[in-house]
Amino acid sequence: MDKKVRVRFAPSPTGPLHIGGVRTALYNYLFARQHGGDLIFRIEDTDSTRFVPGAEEYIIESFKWLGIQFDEGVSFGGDHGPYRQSERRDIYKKYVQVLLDNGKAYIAFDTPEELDAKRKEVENFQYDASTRLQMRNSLTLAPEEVTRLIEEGHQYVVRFRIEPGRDVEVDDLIRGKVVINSSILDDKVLYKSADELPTYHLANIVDDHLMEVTHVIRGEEWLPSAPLHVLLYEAFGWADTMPRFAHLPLLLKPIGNGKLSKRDGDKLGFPVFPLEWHDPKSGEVSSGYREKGYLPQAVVNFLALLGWNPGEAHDEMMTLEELVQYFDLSKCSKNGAKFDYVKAAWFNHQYLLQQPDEAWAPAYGKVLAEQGITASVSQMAEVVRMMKTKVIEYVDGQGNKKKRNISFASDLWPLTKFFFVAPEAFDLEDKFIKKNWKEGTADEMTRFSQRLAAVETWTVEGLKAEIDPWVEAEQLRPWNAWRVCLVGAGQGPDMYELAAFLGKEETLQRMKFAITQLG
RNA sequence: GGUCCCUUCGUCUAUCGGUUAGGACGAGAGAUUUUCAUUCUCUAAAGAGGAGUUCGACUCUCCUAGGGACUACCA
Repeated sequence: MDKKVRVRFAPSPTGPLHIGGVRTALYNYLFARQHGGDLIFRIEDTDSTRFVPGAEEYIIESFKWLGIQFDEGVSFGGDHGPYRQSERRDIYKKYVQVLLDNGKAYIAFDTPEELDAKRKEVENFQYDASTRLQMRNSLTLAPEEVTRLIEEGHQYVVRFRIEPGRDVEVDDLIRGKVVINSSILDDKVLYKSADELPTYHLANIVDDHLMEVTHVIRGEEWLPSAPLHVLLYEAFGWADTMPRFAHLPLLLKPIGNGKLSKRDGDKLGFPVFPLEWHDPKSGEVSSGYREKGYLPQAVVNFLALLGWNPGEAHDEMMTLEELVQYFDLSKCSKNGAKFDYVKAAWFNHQYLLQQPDEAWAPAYGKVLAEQGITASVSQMAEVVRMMKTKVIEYVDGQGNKKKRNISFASDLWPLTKFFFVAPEAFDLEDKFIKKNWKEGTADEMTRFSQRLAAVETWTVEGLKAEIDPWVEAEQLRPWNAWRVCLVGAGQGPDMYELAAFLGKEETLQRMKFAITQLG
């Protein structure tokens, strides 16, 4: 019979959640949902020195925003707690003792300073079977001496006693069989007396076992220590219930070599964190996807496709539900994925277009407010309707001018300013103005404005019904010049729509102003 | 340095021994257009290199090269 699938996402609260961590969590979520299993949220805070206040709350809020729901864990409840490792001291102590008792681990008194000195002295020094008998530990010291040192309050660590010369197999769901010889592993520190806490490796294995985790889905950076974890399961006698492993490929820099870092985001102008983060120590602010104007569905969709894709089963636009349906761990790619932030923007564009126009109002309203403009929701929805398919210019990482679709509500401002603010001056060097404002244009516009003044129903339909025949009869092509008057540049929506939005009075006023300015 | 992982268009990827090597982002061209666009259509663009195995290799094996990760009393 199959055990219920249980997976976990276990970050350490040392800062904001990196976007790569978000993807790891997402894959865990998809896997859990797909198998009707549980997703556990565990906090791995065994390094008291690296604790950052607010990080845990940040992580929880991030997942809330993204729509990734946990079934149990810190802040979610559950009967396998506590889920914060710093609250599980007694549990770890007990299991460390088990290893000590069955000879799989030993106590070592070498201080960090002594080890540093040793590493300087001996090149490639490793604390393992070949060296441990030269060190100060319970293997070399008399039992009374060990007891005495502990009683005198000397700090010590517990090390895992690794037997050399054995090929350790890890059966990875993504990579297949990975074999590492135990001789290259060092006697890892499992527990430190200084803060009475275990290190990652011990806590991880004990918790995964006690929490009945069935699948460990994590980043590739853990692959080298996976054999160590296998050995630990064996040492505890838990080999038969050991979880299956799946090591995900890493997220790489968009340009150049190496893994994705915060600096890349700063340089190229995209966030590497889900939410904006204010560092409590340095006061530094790191941008977040949410604040940048990304929709959570877009972030999820984009991230899911970095390292996995549904093949021919489905196109790339997928809701969370569809992702759950099509996701397949065994179809994850093995190689690292460069972070394509341009495609991320494209996804956002797609999801933005899917939204009803009113849904843009909160974000767009904020943008307008920054410019000192207030508009009603219906006005904003109108503008969005007319302008959301436009394109905006931007500067890419290499400093090249490029164009891309409107991907964020904030993109709208430079393109929609004229809806709310009349042109104040006209650039005579502007190609569009030059081309469309010539001798006689002013007279033409004057005539046109007189006709417009007589329009009875100032709506798109009304304008069309009255002006179209008139333009036809007069043999005029007033559109571009009219655009110059109302917009001041060669952009904007259909002229009737613009005029209807501005209203008769504003329209005529702008025309009058343009005529006097341009002559 | 050592160990392990990886290698298909610029990017993300499909292919699970037999295909004109497919799609998406990006790029280019054309059509449409009341400006800029959108949209639509089309185009260019790839199996790192070398040995094998096989009737046949992008797919399996090995070597080389390149990339990545790990190598803490951090996770």
